[in-house]
Parts: sequence; C-alpha cells; structure tokens
Amino acid sequence: MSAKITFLKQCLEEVLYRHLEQKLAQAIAAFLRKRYPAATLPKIVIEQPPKVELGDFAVPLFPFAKPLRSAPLKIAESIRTEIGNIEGIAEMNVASPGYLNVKIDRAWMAAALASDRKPAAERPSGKILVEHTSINPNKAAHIGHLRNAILGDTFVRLLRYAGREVDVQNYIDNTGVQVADVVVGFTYLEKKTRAEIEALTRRPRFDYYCWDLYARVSQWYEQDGQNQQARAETLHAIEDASSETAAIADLISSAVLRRHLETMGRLDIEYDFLPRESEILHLHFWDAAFAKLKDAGVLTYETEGKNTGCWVMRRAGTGKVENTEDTGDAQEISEEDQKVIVRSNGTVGYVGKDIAYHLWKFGLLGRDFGYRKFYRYPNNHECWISAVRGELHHPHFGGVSEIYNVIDARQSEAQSTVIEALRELGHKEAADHYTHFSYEMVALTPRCAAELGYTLSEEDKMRSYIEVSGRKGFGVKADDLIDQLVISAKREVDSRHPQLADDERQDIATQIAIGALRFFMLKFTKQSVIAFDFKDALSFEGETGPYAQYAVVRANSIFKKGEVDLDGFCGSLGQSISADELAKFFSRENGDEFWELWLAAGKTSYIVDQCISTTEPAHLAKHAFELAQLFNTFYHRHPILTEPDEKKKQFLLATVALVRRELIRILEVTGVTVPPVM
RNA sequence: GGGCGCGUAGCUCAAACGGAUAGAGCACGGGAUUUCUAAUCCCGGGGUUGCAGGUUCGAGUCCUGCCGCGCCUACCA
Repeated sequence: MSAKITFLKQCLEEVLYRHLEQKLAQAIAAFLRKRYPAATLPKIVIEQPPKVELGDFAVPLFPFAKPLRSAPLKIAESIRTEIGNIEGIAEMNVASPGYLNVKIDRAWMAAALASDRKPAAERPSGKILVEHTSINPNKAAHIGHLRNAILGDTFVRLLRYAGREVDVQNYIDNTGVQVADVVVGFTYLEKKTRAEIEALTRRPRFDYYCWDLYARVSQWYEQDGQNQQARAETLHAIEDASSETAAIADLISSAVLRRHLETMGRLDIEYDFLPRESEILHLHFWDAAFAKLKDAGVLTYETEGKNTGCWVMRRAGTGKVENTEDTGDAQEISEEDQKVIVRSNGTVGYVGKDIAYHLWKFGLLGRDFGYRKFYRYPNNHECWISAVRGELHHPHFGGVSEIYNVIDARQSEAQSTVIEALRELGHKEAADHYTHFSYEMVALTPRCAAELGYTLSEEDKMRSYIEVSGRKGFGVKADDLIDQLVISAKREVDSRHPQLADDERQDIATQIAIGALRFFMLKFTKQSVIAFDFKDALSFEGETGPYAQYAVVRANSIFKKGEVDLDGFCGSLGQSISADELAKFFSRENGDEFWELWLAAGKTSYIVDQCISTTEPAHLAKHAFELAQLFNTFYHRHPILTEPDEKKKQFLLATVALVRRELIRILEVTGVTVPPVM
C-alpha cells in the first residue's frame, strides 16, 4: 500500500519538453488543416536539430510538399509567419532544404524547470504486470540472469516513474527437470538424507553448492545413459506432493530461491509475488485452460502422423495458408508446424502451463492462487509466494490490463504461441497488451572463458563469444561478479579516502559497484549480445555508471565547499533567480552552452516515454551519460565558487542544482544510487 | 530446409518512428592556469555502415538477392 503512494507522487514529474513537443505538433497540424482544408495531411514528425544553435525542435516538411502542392521551404515559411503565438515557443526559422526549426523560449522553460513546475500529465489507468528474473531454482544466478533482472527492474522503475501501477512477478519453475537433477545429485550421487540437505541449505552460499552439483549430475548422465533413469524416477516422485522426494525438491528450490532474492536484493531489485509452477499444477490451472482451449477449437487432436494422440496448436509464425477462410477452424496444420501442447500420455508441456498462467494474469482463467508471505526485504516490503492453501488476508495479484514478460530472445517462438492462444480464445485485448520484452543473451568472450580456466576448442577460440551453460557449470556467477566489483571499487575508495571509516568506505564501494554493474547491463541495446569481459565490466571510467555518479558527487561538493545550503537552495530554486536574469544568461556568451545543459536536464520524462514506448531502457543509460558529460564539460569551463559576479554565480549554482536534481532522478530510474563522496 | 535476429572506426557499442557533416567509450599519441578532488577535461588520427541492386527530394535505417555469424525449429522444462 505504501508503495502506491510513491507512484502518485512520481507521476507529477516535469513533462515540459514532451508537453511542448506535443503542443507544437498540434498547433502546426491545426494551422495546416485550416490553411489547406482540402488536403489530407501526413503525420507531423518532430525531431531534434543536430545542433542547439539551430533550435530545439526540427520539423521536416518534405512529406507535405506533394499533398499541399507547395515547396517545403514555402510551407515552412508560411507556418513561421502565420501561425501566431504558441506559449513557450520563442521563434521559428526556416532552414534549407526544407526544415522548420523551432526555438523554445529559454527563460520561460528554465523558470519552469527551476521551480519544478509542470503541466498536469494525463494519468493512464490500469495495472501493469512485469515478469522478470525467473531463474530455475536449482543453481546460483549468473550474469545472464543479471541482465534479465536489471532490464526488468529498470523497466518497472520506468513505468512507475511514468505514473503507472506495477506488480512485479518472478515466475518459479520448481517442478521441472532442472530441480529434479539437483535432487538426483543429492540423493544418488551424494546419498544425503533430507536432514543433511536441510543443514546444507542453511550454509551461506547454498546456491553455489548446487551449481557444482548440477554440473556433476549432468556429467554423470553423460557417462552412462542408464543414469537418466534416476532423473525419470525422481521427476515422477516429485509429482506426488506428499512424497519425501517432493519435500526434498521443495527444500532445495526454496533455499535456492531465497538466495536468488538475496542476490537481486544486493542490486535493489525486489519482487511482489512469486508464482510457482507447483501451484499451477496442484491448483489445476491447466484443467481450466484446457477446457477453454478445447471449447474454442484452439487445440486439435491428432489422429495420424508422428504426433498421434497429442493435442497440438499451430506454431506461431508459421502463418496459415491464404484463401481458406471459409474452411473455418478445421484447417489442417502440417506436421512441422505443429506445436505439441498435450502429449500422447496426457501430460501437458510448458507452453500449455504458460497459456494457463497467462489467462490467470489477465484474470481470464476463473481460478486463483493461494498466497503466503515468503520473504521480507530490509525495507519491510513483503514478497508473496503462491501456495495451495494460502493465508486468509493477502494482496490481490493478477487480473491486470497489461503485461510485459522479460524473457530472452530464445523464447520468442514460445511467447508468440501463448499470445496466439489468447487471441484465438477470443481475448484480443489481452493478446494486444501482451509484450514479450525480448533481449539477447550474455555470452563470454573467449578470453574471459580462458581466464575462468576453461579449455577451448580451436573453433571456439575463433568465435567472438561463447554461450554460457548452467548445465556445464560454465559461466560467471552473479554474486562473484558483484563481489569482484565491490573489491575493486573498494581498492579505489581506500586509496582516495583513507581518512574515512572502513564501513563507510565499504558502503561507498558497494554503491559504485552496483552503479557500474547496472549501468553496464543497461548501456547495450536489448538486441545486442553482450560478449562479457571482466575488463569492460570492471571499468569505472568513460561510459560507465561511476562516471554519472561522479558528476552528482561533484555537484554536491560545490555546494559543500561553497557552504551553500543544498536543500535550501534547491528548494527555492524558482525564486533565487528571475526569468529576466535567466534570459540574459541564455542570450549572452556561452548562452547556447548553458541552454544545452538546461535542455538536456529538462528531457527526463521525454526520454522515459521513449524508453517505455520502445521497451528499450538503454536510451535512459545513454541519456544519463550524456547529461553527465555535458555537466563535466561545464564544470571544467566555469569555476563557480570563485565567480566574482554574484548574479552569474547564482545562475551557475542554479544550473548545477538543476542538473543534479535531474541526474539523481534519472539514475534512480536506472536503479543507481549516488555515494556521498567518490 | 523454415522462422527470428545480427553485420557500423583496431576493439566494444550508439544513431526509436527514413532526415541536416554517421556519434560515444576503450585502446593509441599529445596536452590541462597550485582548482568546486583528475573515477575529470581538451586536441589528434582513425568509416565505401558485409556485398549488389531497388524504392525517393533524402537510406546505416525500408524492399529484393547474395555472403558471413548467432539463436529457435524435441511428445525437455
């Protein structure tokens, strides 16, 4: 409940730049409609000119030439001279070969920015569900999982910044072969009793233990095909929830899950609800979904071919043959386009379970989980888990209007199949509001793999990256990477601030490490495979999190050294300097440079919007870096505390305060906090 | 074979919806007044955006073909 109050507060953030852009587009559209009532107008696209001197918005008019039967330059000129006043717009210029460049009234916008005043934003309604992390609870998290969780968590923060209400879910596949394999490891290889395993789960990094054991089991299977029998038996035993094996599996998966929550907790990543596959099975979600799927004719029963006796669905993306609409749902699906949903032995595959789960997400299943408390974060935030018999009082999850699933690109086909199933069940709205937030994997550079002690084939050495494999125990564990980052940040902090207490230095090092890691995972666009290398990941210079953190630290230190009360100054930013004064500084020497910085600082909401509509958080990391970069240049060129002109000093301080405020906001959305000193 | 994605500077990556001179970081070379701490800043070289066509006022971006690479394509989850 307390979390919801923060959403409301945050959706009041400034939206000036975005607001102006919309107003401009509307004004131009209205003007052109009035002037050329007969013409059908193309969409007005607003861009940004390559240089600040040219203006703040650019409107290319080439697409209007044909429908308006006029040269782009002439259209631009007529808009410029005839459109009249638009609040916040100072001037327009025509630029060849056909742009209308628009300048914002700098003093007007700066005054609004300084006082953090903003027009009311429209408040979208409807709850959003973001699912991310979803690590099999049988081994330690690795760097690939970090990318998933950081992308997902950042997206959650973006949505909340934009005023949306969000539930965060982490789906736990606790009944699959992966968990069974570790159970096999404990029971067959190590011959441990339940009590002994229980004792092990209380050891510090139980997930590391499982990581190694899982790799050993995989090897054991390879040694002798007969050993696979142990897996089959174990899987079967787990199905009976009251069995000893099921109890062991639950013990292991719960302990590993707890470890995953701790690992992600180190990065300030939290979840609201952990739906588990075991409850999807035991609460018979599939039965309900199966009935609906059969009724709607989404599934077909195969009576011939290799899938005889199976219920199948058309594999997504294999497109139906055209011109056969009237044959209705009886259309044959060629064998290779069939996706088996229910096997001939009557058991359901994971896509089927996923369909049921997603019907629940949208509140379309007619069943619900039981809920029980599972994990309490240091800030008292409660994380719930699914249960067959839950607690009487619990929050409500599911039944949302929009979902985002952060799942790597390898699952694209399965995700599309689930979406198709929803659509064919007649839930078009749901299908349209189902977004597979797809991203590429994190792989290792050959050099990194060699550093980790793996021997590579000649073929592998030629590759630009090598896929990690949990099954082989090949990869970089998340906690190891975080530890290394903290150690190397600590070394730097120790040498820079020997006068500080050790725990203080440790805190600072941790913030820097997390900043570096989160930024590192965000600066790549989703589609790009990250070829992981310790050298790049451990870097604290250049385009990194610490670079952006450092800019804020510098801003803070100006206030500290200058003995200016930071809170007081920032709180009354709006009054400390008049609009007339602002106008002077933006028009005099360095005016463009100052304005560029103010403008960049004013774009936070604009960038957040872009990140949401493109489901691409990388833009935000990029923007944080660019703003920090502009600030650092400004910092070097304009000594502030020694500035003799008091008015100018106030202006420079206001600039610092504004950039600081926005940079902190942006970093908060990326999940990066700023240490007191660096 | 089919589906999805990728190919941009020596390396790692940007450039949403086609737009103005394709940008950063790293690496390399040179420099920064005793300062609001240099985890910083400035300058420099570096590019036929895989290849060939097409669409148009305009293509790294869209279309077609080719070349190279990756992932998916199980009655595993």
